Amino acid sequence: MTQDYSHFPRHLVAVDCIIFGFDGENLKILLVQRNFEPKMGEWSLMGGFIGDEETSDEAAQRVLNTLTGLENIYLEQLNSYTQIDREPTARIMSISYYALINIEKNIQINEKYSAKWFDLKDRPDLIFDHNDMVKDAVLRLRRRATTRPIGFELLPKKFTMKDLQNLYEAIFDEKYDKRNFTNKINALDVLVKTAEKDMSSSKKGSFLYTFDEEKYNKKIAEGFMFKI
Amino acid sequence: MTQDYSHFPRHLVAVDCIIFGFDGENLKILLVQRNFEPKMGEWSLMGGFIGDEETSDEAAQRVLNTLTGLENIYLEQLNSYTQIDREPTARIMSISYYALINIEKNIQINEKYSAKWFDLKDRPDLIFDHNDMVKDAVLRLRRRATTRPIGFELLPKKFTMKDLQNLYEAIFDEKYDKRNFTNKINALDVLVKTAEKDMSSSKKGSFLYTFDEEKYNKKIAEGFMFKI
DNA sequence: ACAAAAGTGTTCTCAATACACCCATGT
DNA sequence: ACATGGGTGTATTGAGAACACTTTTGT
Repeated sequence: MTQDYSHFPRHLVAVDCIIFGFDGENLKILLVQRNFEPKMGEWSLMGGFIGDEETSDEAAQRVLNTLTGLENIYLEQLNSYTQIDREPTARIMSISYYALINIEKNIQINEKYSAKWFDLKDRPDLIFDHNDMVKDAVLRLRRRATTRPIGFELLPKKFTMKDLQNLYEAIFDEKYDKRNFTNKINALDVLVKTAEKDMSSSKKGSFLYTFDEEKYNKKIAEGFMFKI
Repeated sequence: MTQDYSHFPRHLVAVDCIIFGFDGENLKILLVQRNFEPKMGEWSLMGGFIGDEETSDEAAQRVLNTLTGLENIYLEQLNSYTQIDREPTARIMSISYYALINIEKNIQINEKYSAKWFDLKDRPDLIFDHNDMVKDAVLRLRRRATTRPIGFELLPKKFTMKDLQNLYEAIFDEKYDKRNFTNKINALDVLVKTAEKDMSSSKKGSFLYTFDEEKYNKKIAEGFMFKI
């Protein structure tokens, strides 16, 4: 006897994306303004329903691509949210994803969605359980940032040590000692110091670094811990 | 205008439970033998579909209760698995949960499901993507075990220091030094040494401990890290 | 000359590790 | 008396944290 699925309940399942960016100073989040009821005009995460022919990962990539035009975004699945009344109009489950994108890439944000970057610490109240999703995503981001130098995805190709420190300070909402930070990063041995300097921030100028992708991937494969 | 959901696809969504136990020596997993096609007779995780009137958490509790008769089991949501062909007969999404249960509680395992405890390290091959689910669950269990003394759920009320060490060795698949382990556990200050001894393992007998639930909860609230 | 940010090393402290002997008891 | 597992403390090492002055250069 083979299972007959016809009378099992079926559900609407969406994905919602927590999109993080970094502007060199603060951690940012990309939010969209609802243009339909309910809660029209309020801010929310970008989301969409999972189709019959796509996985949740694919749906999240599609949703992000629709909004930003970017392909192959760094995405990680977070949690499922299945409260029955989490949306007022229908029972909709949602799988959340967090995305890391480099703000400097010239993103063509689709104007249809009235999207806007907010400082993570100064974001508006969101609809439904999206505030919870963001909180969970920040926790995951912090955890992830101790396992691998997340900066790869959030920083431009070339960046200063200060940028990197600012990023970690923004992620963990803490201040670090400049010397200890530099020492620890250098001990990791995944950065390459270029000959170039960024002259915009000071008279002296500060050296630009890039990630050594090969060393970086090797470290990850070996499983390293990156505690600041 | 309000959203009309009628032509969005709807999906079958299941929960699958990775049920861990501990017998004092080895980490165990409770598996069920399929009694329907496809893959009848093979071993799998216990699972079930999410109904219209329940959250995924509730569905997981229900599934576990059906199998073991236990209520209020320690459960934690893990991941969603949404590969389109993860089951051959229909597109079924699954949200995995891991459960920790104390094997000593006299569990009435529902015979309908031909369930059996296996050594985690010596378990049979599972159907579909259930092997992946178990692997992911073990990783999460390890992570969780560094955040809180998981033993609470997996050990009987009273246990010896050796039991606790065996548990951690089973979870991390490593051996620890007896003195260092004891020192570290005592430093945590969450155990109470009782006057009783377990005489079954040696002539001398070994003291039994219990968790100090109050101190334990206080520590968790303060957010402690428990690295062995 | 001075202001403003960049760059750089050492000391101290504490936690993690390694390690070996005596104890209590049933046989 | 001896065999078996239980129980205990110390010394060493290494990593993380605290900490301040010099350098460069545009104005």
